Amino acid sequence: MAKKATVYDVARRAGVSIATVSLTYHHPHRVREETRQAVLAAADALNYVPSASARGLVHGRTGALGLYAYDYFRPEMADGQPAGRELSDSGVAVVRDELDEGYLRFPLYVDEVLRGCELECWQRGYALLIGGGSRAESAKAVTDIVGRVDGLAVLPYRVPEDVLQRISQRIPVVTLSEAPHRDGPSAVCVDNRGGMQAITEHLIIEHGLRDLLFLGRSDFLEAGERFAGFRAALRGAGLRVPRKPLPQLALREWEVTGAVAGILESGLPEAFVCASDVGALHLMATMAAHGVRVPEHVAVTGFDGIVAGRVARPALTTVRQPMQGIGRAAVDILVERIADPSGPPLVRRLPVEVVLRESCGCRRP
Amino acid sequence: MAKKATVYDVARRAGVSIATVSLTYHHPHRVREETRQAVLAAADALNYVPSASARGLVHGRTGALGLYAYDYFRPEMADGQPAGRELSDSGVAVVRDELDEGYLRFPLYVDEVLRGCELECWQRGYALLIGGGSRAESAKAVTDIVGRVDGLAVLPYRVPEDVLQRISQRIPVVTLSEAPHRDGPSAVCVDNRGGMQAITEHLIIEHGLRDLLFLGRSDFLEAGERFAGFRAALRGAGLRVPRKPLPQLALREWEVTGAVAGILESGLPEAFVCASDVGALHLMATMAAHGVRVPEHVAVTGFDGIVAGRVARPALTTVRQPMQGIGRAAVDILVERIADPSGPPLVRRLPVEVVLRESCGCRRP
DNA sequence: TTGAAAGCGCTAACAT
DNA sequence: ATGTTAGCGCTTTCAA
Repeated sequence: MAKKATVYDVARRAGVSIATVSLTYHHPHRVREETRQAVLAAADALNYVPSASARGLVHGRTGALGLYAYDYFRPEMADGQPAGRELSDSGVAVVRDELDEGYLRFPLYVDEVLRGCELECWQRGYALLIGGGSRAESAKAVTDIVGRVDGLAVLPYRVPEDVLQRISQRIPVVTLSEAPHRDGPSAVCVDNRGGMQAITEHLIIEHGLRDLLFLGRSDFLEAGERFAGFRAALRGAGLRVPRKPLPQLALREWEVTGAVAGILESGLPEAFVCASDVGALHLMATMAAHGVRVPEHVAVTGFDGIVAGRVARPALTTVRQPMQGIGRAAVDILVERIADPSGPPLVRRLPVEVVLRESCGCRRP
Repeated sequence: MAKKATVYDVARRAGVSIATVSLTYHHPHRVREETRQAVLAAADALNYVPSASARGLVHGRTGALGLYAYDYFRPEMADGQPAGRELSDSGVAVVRDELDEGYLRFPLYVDEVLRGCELECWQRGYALLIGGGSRAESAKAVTDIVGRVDGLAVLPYRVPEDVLQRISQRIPVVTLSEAPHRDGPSAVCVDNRGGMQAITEHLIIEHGLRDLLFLGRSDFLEAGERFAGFRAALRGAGLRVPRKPLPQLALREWEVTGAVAGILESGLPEAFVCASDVGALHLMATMAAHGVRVPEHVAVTGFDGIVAGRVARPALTTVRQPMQGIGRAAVDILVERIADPSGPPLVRRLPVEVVLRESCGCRRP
């Protein structure tokens, strides 16, 4: 690895001053064609790449945006191939794949949000820095990132309120899919309530169902909005409106098994309206194992629009969040606030879409 | 947005010199407890976050690693929610979801490789910079990144040879899932040949199949290795060994429809051995539309181990690449080469695993 | 234990 | 059209 060439090296080789080198890149027209060629040639020969650190120092901006993620997937989900393990010549292992819950979580919506951030960043000429760490050490990890970027997008509930508050004093911050806080930073969120209401109404009106059960949490903001949408739909149809989601089911999404078993015995509703796709998919898997068929015996709907729901059989009817759009909007907001740091927090609520597939009874496989 | 506090601000407020501020963070023990507290308090009050640019400039290292990706998913795949579009009060759209090929591509393996890079980076104390752009403008985009990172991982075929060559002169570079080049940079790849041979042998030996068709490309390195594995298995079983994959099928993976239709008429083989999961899933979808059942009428296998294959019905028997492991290994190599930049290129070939699911006939849904 | 000062690589204002 | 020079914020000798 040759020592990194700097402007000084390029200048010397081209027989000019460092200012001319800089000009050559940033104001080509202000430099004589001949000189320009010489500089470019020298740079090329030396493999010159300008240092982003130096540039950033001068401009007071790094040219990068940050996304704070991680911890969404537990470390145990690592696929068991530690970095160093090499191929043993002995051959190829053959394993029988038991379907665990992992597949429900992996290609989760973060990936698509991330993609949206990437695309928008690159389009805007920013680099994207992904940072993370456990929630516990997030203060430290987040600080590290903050020093490297001009703006930061934060996935839901990754960073404690107070830390968020602090950093948003220093650089623009936008929270994703998290209900906006009064006096909080900018935010991108979606129409949770409207989406849930619409999908519930679909079940009631199009499928004529009346005995609906809401499955999932309602104890944090997004989930609360969704449950509110469910209730609004029931109310609108003159049905009995529950105050809470089925209590036994208000567990962590992937732990509903036992509760569902109970329901299977005590009698099914006409439909399970789930607060998330992950929950819905898990529910369907559990019911399939008990011989309950969807949508023949009971309808099921989800919320989010993750890919797994689309590939599942029956394909999951759900409310799709514009995940890439969320990512793009976040970057959009950051760029705007970077341009005008003194402006007010920006809140963007994006529309959702009811996606009709098989699990509600709309089509058969 | 308050102006960003610097060491100078902190020093002034704490009544010490900037050197002491720096010491406080990097060599706490060399500073009197009392002074330390004062500095920390000042920093806290001022919301001080050290500038990574300045630090990077001093150390000649940025503390970030880069991953050059993008363009894997065509821009058209954006979900149609441009950044700016806000919620119209009119309500929630309801759409019927037609199964297109998009779902096959999205949560592709890049995401999991990316996750591997993330985890390993964070564990090693590096930030991860994701950069990208179309292959056409990759020289420019890649240069931008190179100036920002201490090492760069490059996804297959994203960057032209010569550009790769140039940047690897400046910082450590590792290519992913790309067959290592003589004199090329470091590389992480997998046992394509062995994996394909093993899965083919499974079909031959366990399921007693003899009429196998290889479906997919063989015209770039990875694909060539896979096809070689297929041939080796046939040869080992004393079966007729084709010189090429079925020619009509050697198209871009998601364009096999027409060719398959032809096969459906002219008679099915006992098994389709596909060069990729995406190809296999598309094949299965196409056949399902024609009433051909898997694995009853014909067995199908894939290669890669993407999540969609696991959720699909029938679940896809495949060769799983250790995708997270690939990402981790890449970072591992970079870190090693950063520590010793003059060392030789490192090549790591990771093992794969045959994953038995339903599409080969091993289990019934 | 603390401070003064040099310098990392670059940009941009100012001089020539 | 090109060169000189002063920082950008930080780390790190070297002195005190």
